[in-house]
Amino acid sequence: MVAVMCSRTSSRSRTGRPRSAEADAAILDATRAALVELGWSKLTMGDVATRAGVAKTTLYRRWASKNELVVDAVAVLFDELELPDRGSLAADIEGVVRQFAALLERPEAKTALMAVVAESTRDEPLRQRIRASIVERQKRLVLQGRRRAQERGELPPPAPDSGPSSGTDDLIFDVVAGAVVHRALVSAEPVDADWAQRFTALLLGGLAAATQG
Amino acid sequence: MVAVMCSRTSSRSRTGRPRSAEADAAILDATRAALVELGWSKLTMGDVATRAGVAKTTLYRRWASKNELVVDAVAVLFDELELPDRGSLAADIEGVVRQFAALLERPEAKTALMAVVAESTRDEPLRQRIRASIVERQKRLVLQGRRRAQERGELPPPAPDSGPSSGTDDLIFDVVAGAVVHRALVSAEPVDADWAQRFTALLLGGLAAATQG
DNA sequence: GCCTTTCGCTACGGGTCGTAGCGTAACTGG
DNA sequence: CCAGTTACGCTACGACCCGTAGCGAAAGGC
Repeated sequence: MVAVMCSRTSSRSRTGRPRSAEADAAILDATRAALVELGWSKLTMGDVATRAGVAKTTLYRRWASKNELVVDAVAVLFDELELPDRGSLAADIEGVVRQFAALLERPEAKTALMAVVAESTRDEPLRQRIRASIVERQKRLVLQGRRRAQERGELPPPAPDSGPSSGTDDLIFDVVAGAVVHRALVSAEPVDADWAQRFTALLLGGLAAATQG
Repeated sequence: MVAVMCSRTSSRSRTGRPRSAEADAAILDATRAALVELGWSKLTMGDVATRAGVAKTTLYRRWASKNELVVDAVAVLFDELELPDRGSLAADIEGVVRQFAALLERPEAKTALMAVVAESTRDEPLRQRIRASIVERQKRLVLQGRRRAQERGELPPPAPDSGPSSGTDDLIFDVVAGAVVHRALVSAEPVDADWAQRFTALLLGGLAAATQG
């Protein structure tokens, strides 16, 4: 899922020496370790190769640039994100906020996420890669939470002609993810229980007003 | 205000050749131009110096790193941000959202903002510089809008023992700025009139619920 | 065993970094 | 007007990283 290598499944060669899966894992681990120690700007391809115990050329055979490598290395962190049923929409929102905040406290995620997004403003393929590997993974939580709230009756049922996603889902996603990221990285203040509660109250109030009005 | 050089006003030397103010302006202009053409990652100090018509050493005499230079170059863009009285809290919010979005459409702001924030996660002095030059400038709009809404009676008056800023102001700020940035840079979809209206409705609903509940 | 592909390794030209050193220009105080 | 001080443009430099090429060896499929 994470590695976007199409070697095995697609029409790639079935003969010759196969690529080492251990090398992949070692490289991604080394990338995260280097991000923790050095941060984005001082991370070099040669250093990652040395840490992973592979040759620099091996690295370039799989990832064309530092950007793509770091996206793949950080994407696995987002696999941890889940949305256990906490019984109410409020609890679900608060849970996902705190979970996302905990992820952003990890130095490798902190330094890498903003950097690759910055790069993606001038690199459309990279933006697609980020969207597929990271953003869509988060967005699913919003859809899941909304569906669950509708089953509970906390939100009105979906319009019959609406697809699986809607503009409102996009709005909620940008508000939740954006607010948490901004709080954690720009304001650089903790996303603690108090903040999560107040944010959830604000968002729930907005949702209630929207469904009633 | 933008340039944080303490040469003139403070206890800096009053003798010797003064620093060229024209050079400052030329360097910051060249930095923005280079950001537009090259983006953050391909911007080099030598290139900026050549564009500005100054020596590279002159650049290093004033800014220790690319990070600080870019922060100062981009900070002036935020001087444009204003909050004209549009008659209602809803219109004020919608206005500031669209104004901030217009700023983020400029390629030099787009590529630079996320990059310096990413760097600031491992560089506390840089974070302070960003806060002073950029973040505080935005936050003032929130305080001003809140005060104006209270004068209109759209929001309850401030508690007598509260200072000029509160935790709620911080929350609103993170929600507004975070949502707009996330929409524009991560989701990479336009912050058009429709989105601004829907976002404003959501936020206003949350505020109303908070003041009533 | 033969073919294909990956691997580790070395080496390379090209580019950027940040600094040092020099002579010159600009401004100040005596 | 002149000495002192600081900024400036210019050149040169070692250090580092980039991304690639070329090699022989290793690891699989047929």
